Amino acid sequence: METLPPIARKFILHWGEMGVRWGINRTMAQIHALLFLSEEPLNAEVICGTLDLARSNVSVALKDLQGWGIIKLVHLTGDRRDHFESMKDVFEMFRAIAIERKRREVDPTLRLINDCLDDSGKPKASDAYVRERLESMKEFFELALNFTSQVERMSTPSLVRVAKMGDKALKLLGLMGG
Amino acid sequence: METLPPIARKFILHWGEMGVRWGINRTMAQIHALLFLSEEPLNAEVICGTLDLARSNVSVALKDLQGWGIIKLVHLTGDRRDHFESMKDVFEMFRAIAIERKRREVDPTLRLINDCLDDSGKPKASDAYVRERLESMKEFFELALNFTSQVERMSTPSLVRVAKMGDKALKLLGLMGG
DNA sequence: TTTACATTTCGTTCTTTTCCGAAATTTCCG
DNA sequence: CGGAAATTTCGGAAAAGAACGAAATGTAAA
Repeated sequence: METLPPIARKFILHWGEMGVRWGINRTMAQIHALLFLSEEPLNAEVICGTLDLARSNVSVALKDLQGWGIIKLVHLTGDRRDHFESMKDVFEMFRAIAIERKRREVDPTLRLINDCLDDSGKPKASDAYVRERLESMKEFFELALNFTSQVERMSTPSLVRVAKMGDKALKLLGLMGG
Repeated sequence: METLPPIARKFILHWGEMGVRWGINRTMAQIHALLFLSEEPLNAEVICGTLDLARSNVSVALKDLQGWGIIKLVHLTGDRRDHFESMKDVFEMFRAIAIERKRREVDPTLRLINDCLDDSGKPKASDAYVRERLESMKEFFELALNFTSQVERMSTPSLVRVAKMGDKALKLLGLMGG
């Protein structure tokens, strides 16, 4: 950590805290930040050394980060050790995270809501309100899901273009959607 | 908990787990789910009883949920105790959460990135790549921030309309944005 | 103002999660 | 194959976070 430029150190620490707030652990987020800021792929040894973590811990975190699809394993010629590099396009990176969170959390939630709604085979009167709330949540998730699946299909440059249009885009759609 | 319809119990439990995954604690998320599914506002006492939690714990969670702007305190005539009800419009609810997360996490991150970029007063050669990465992240966050601030200004019904257009909306914009 | 009820604060305990390090396994070069 | 290097697994220690409950504070009706 002391070997890093202060500017990098500061960011890595902050990124770690953000990780915690989003249900990712500190270590994983820090490793990700380190790789993101690193020009060359790093091996596990270097990561332990820099961030002062146990080797095993780093190993697990790297696996996990690969599962999120935001870092990938690369082999450097003449070096037996695995090296890792982060996605560098920030836009792509957040898109990958979003897709993965959808898969891990939104999809199961929608399934559960459907289960709840099916399950109550004999619709008791007391359930009426609960069912109504769940229906409305289901509707929301389905809409969101449908929308994001469209977004996934778009290329990053198109999305950036839309985002840059900002209010112009939304106004346009707001008017035409009527 | 045993007093609840099974359908509600199931959802509350799941919502609690989702909370954990998103950096919200289980208790808070469960209380939120309970209020969301409840037709009438509930008081703290009832919440403890139903979810089997300590009174103090519930008190803190309720404060916290109010801070997120997704539940609010209401007074029932003839009852001295505070009662709480959840926002019921799911769309509005997630919008409130998004706005709050932006305020708590995205804004500070952007500030930190700016700090990093300013701080390194004497731009050392070794910082060059790090600065470049931070710049690109800054660009992304600014774009996202700008976009969401536009979204915040839109009415919920307009947003729903846009979302329902799905790919049609995006295609339209994708074509026009060129 | 008193008093009874309601809420919050705060230090402690308990649970969960993270992290470590030794041992086992895998990989791949000779 | 044999063996050195690298990685992963796994049980337990350490740290962090959540939840408790007693005491303090606040509140509003009498």
